Amino acid sequence: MIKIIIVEDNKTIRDGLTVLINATDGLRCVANYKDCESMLDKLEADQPDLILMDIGLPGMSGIDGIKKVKEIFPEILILMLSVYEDDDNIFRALCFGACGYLIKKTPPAQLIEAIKEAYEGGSPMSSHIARKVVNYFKNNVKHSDQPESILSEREKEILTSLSKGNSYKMIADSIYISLDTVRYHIRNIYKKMHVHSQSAAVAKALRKGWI
Amino acid sequence: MIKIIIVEDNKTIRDGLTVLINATDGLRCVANYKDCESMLDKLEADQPDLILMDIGLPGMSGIDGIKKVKEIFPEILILMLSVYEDDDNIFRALCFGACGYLIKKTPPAQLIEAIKEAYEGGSPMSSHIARKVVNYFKNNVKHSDQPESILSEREKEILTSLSKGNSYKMIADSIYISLDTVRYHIRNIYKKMHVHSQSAAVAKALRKGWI
DNA sequence: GGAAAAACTACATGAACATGTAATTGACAT
DNA sequence: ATGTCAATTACATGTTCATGTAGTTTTTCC
Repeated sequence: MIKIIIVEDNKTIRDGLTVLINATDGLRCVANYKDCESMLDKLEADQPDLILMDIGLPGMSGIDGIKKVKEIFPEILILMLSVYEDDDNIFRALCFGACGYLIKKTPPAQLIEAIKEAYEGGSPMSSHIARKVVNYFKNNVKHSDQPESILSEREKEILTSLSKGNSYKMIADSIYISLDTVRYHIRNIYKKMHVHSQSAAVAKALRKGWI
Repeated sequence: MIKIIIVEDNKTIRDGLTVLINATDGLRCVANYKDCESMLDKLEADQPDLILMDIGLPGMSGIDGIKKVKEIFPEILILMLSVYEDDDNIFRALCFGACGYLIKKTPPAQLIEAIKEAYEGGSPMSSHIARKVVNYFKNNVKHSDQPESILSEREKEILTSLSKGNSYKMIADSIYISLDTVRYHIRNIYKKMHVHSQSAAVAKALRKGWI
């Protein structure tokens, strides 16, 4: 039995969802709330497995609600239910721990299916939302492929140490080489990366995911 | 009419997919290949809208196939079809431009549905795969929320400039302040960030997404 | 309108850095 | 075996940095 609570300000939708869930074998709506604050008050008593949460709520937003819930009970699954399909809400919800994102016009059968999928370790979302996530993903995740690091292990080691604020002398001592050898490596790093300062080298390497 | 080509080394699966697709209104399999190389040879002639591509292929892998196709015709949609559900293949495929990722046991009806969704701008994938993407996403995308930058605009400006390799003097000249003012700001940056070198400041700020 | 905060300027100094030149060593490949 | 290459060390020099101290000006907010 999957124990579910609903947070949704619209009474009609809230009641509809409650009925839908309770009409389904294996699902049970143990409570529903019209805002995050009252949901949080009762969270410990309710002990839900999953929360169906609206984003646009009076008072605390659904996004902030996710954060609060996850702080207290990180294992509770949260499925967002929203009329919005904008990138910002989707990414924020997922980043803060929502396990799926459904739009409100999702048909009842699919909604039930989504709840079950979430409970079994999936992240239900429409393929349009998935596309947004994938696009964001493509732009923001380091490729770690094509732009293979052109730096040697030694060079990466030294550059990493620099990025932690160590001086040449400290680096030399820490890896048992001379100060001049550190200088030698840094020269080569600069040459390879076409920079002339620590900061530029560290910044470039970090942005490319080399260190 | 969605024009589709199939790249799959197993003849049985290949033929099965071809029949399935051609039996569906609105879809048309214009060609099928048992490896990427022959597919690429004919790609220009075939002019497909979408490619159904296996990952484990003899010769060039499906992942490398995506790269090649996207280099030549970035607008062609690519749906990966794989027995594997490992993170690496999924992420690489999506990063290189696949628009969706299906596992081979996907039932025919859903596969057809997925093709249509992809064509309409979605990214079809199972909710389990979506979960993997979301998890990766959570770990790799900068939150840009809680750890609000403690640096002022001026300080961020200067730190950004430093990360590009500019010296104090160059920064001073570029934003029309004196060298000593640049020093003043950098002092404050160090104090706020608890560091004592440019590199450490740049590295920390980059990692926190402040610059 | 006056206090507080942020931004700016200045001078000083020891430490750290960027870069040129040059020689040695060990590993690996032809 | 011999040459290429990465890693190492060394010395030198002018530049830049990190930080202390100490003022002034501008912005902002009650």
